[in-house]
Amino acid sequence: MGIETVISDEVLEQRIRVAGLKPTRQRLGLGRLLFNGISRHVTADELFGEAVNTGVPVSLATVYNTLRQFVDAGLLREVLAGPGRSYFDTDISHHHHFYHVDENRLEDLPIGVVSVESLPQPPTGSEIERVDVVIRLRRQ
Amino acid sequence: MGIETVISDEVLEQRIRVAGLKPTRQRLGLGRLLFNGISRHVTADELFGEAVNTGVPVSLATVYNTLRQFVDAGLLREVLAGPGRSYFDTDISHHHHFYHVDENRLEDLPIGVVSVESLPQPPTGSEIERVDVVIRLRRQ
DNA sequence: TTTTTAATTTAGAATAGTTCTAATCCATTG
DNA sequence: CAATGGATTAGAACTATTCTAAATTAAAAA
Repeated sequence: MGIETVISDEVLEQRIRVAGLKPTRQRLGLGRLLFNGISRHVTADELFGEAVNTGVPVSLATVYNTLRQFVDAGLLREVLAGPGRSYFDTDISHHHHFYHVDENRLEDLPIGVVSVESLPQPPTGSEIERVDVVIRLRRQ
Repeated sequence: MGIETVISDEVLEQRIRVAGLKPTRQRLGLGRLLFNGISRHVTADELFGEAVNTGVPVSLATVYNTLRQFVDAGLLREVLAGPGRSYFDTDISHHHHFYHVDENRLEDLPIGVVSVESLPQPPTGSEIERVDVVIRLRRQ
């Protein structure tokens, strides 16, 4: 089930360096949790919990800082689904999401399953940053 | 520009009653601000500000309660755009949005401008609550 | 290697948006 | 008009996130 390409320490370090960031213990530890080859959707809190559980020495503030830096560097994508919570998606390819309202959980839609047709011209002076499609699901 | 159908007090009261709510001074006052015939996108805070300015006697807590009740009753639609802020849209017809990231502002897309093709089958046990499309815009 | 420098991390405070609580108020019913 | 139960309120509490200022550490310079 799924190809688990565990990222090597060298590749991870390189990826962080390329982003213009020092490969500190904290960034390496969080990067290892995030980029373990499986596409993931985590909140800052969840990632902090994992870090604590696996002995990555990091504070919650640094988790927030690191997530933001990784997003800015294009290593992660931020997804808004529920109010008041950001999800961070390790799959940065163009795709959309199911959001399970009852479970507060994001799930990828396969690429191409939803296509947004005929994007409108953005108002003058504006450019499209991205298009978010979230299909909200509730238990039947 | 735009058809300003100011809602009559009787219609407003009836609408609130049909939703199973008592037409209190606060609900009538907020309803008058919301359903003034123009399609609006407000946050709780903005609506509270308007209420204060126009002499509607209401607390912030009641603004939140009322917005939630109106959403549950189908009189309003909640739109998630920026993290940590909910917008309430008085236009409950099926349509999507531009979100001006730099201005924290929502704008309607005309109906039909974006069409989501070939909705995927939701996972068993789940049903689609709704499909949100937000086109995020930034200044060029 | 040691020193220096600047980036990074940190605990805890601060903030923003929202919900909760428990007392008071008021619209409706009898 | 009194009783009743829903509605409103101020303020506390809560959640997610950002900020602050001091301490730490990675990288560069010596």
